[in-house]
Amino acid sequence: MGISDRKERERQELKNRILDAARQLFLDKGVDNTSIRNIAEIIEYSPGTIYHYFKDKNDILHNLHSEGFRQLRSRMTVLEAVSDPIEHLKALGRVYVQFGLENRDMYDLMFIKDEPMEFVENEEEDCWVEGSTTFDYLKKLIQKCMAKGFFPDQELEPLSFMIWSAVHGIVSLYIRNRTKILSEEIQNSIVVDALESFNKLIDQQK
Amino acid sequence: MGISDRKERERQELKNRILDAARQLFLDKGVDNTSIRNIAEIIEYSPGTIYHYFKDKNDILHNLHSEGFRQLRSRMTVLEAVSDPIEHLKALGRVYVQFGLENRDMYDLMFIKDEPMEFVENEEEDCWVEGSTTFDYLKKLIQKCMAKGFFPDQELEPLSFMIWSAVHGIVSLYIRNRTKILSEEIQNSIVVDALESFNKLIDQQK
DNA sequence: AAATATAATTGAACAGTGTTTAAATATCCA
DNA sequence: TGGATATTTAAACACTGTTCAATTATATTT
Repeated sequence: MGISDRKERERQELKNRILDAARQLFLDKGVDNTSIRNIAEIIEYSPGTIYHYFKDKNDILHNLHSEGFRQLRSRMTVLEAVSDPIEHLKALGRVYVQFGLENRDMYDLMFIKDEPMEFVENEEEDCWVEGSTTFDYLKKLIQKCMAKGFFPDQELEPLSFMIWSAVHGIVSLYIRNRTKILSEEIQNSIVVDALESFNKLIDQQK
Repeated sequence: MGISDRKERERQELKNRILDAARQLFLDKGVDNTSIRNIAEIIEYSPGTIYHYFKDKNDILHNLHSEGFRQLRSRMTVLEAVSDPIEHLKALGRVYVQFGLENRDMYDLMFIKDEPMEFVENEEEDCWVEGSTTFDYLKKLIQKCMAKGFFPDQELEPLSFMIWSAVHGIVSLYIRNRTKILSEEIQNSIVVDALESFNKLIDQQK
């Protein structure tokens, strides 16, 4: 059936146009200032049409959030050349932080905003694949570090979550404007400096 | 002038009633589901009245956020009995995490939500007093730890921000539902376990 | 006590939000 | 060409934060 093939293709095309419009809008106005009507205007369809391609707004935001994870993961895989696991781990933190600094809104959507998680919750499976995959990657790396004698007397799962938390904490306090406690000069470099401070902690863990 | 005294008192009273209503509403429906009209209904005034007592909604949320800081600080000061600075620091983390677990919405308002910071930004001074005071407290404590030989080769400011970040990261990933990556059994204890994992890191820093 | 000035309160309006749905239009197949 | 199917739309619903002219209440002065 060539016709239904084409129809499916056209469907996917419009779906992508909606996502493109959404991405474009929320990159230059922010997620909170992007409405369904705004998106509809760009793709030159009525607002109602969007609901035939996405369940709701959270569905759209969840799609963009997944896109962010693909971007992040492609940055992460570059580091696979680093053979020493502990150097790998420290570099991973730098890549993660860099991603957050360069893509504030995307990071916000991926790790802070409620909407994508609300969408996940309403799915039948109710599991956060993007997060799980990325976290598993981190866990395996930390396991390698432990195998080399790092992090004695630690349990893999809490340790991994803690390391993720530490780096996320730095980025999220920055993104959500809690670095106002610092003088302006320091504010600009605090994210990177705090990460290096954490990396120093790690160096002492053998 | 007794009359203007009484008027000022009445003004303050209504201001408090507005805050009480707001607190009540957002504690059992969440901040995002609390509208000015909801608050107005509880205090039995029209929505417009609220704007004669608060600049805008952010003003109200900022007031509640300050209240949260008073609560947190009163929990923190209890620990002043702990004489060993490193034990003090570890206990402070526990108190902080406990506060977050027991007051999710309040923590969210204090350290994650944009609104209170947006209010601070529009103030003439543009400084986050609540955050600064609390951070200074942490910094002084960490300075004592350093004086005892802990955290060698670290700089006070980035180190302090990093330690705050680590603990905040744990709580905020939990509050914003990013612990879905873990099995349900682990989810319940991960926050406390991750904190203890971080405390183990600290123990190695001498 | 009456008139005026000040303060407090209101209701309606504005411009937006996400979402649903009945009706209209377009496309496809027999 | 007629009927089934899919797509698109406009309008409506029930909200949101905020502003503002008009009203009501209180206080001060004549």
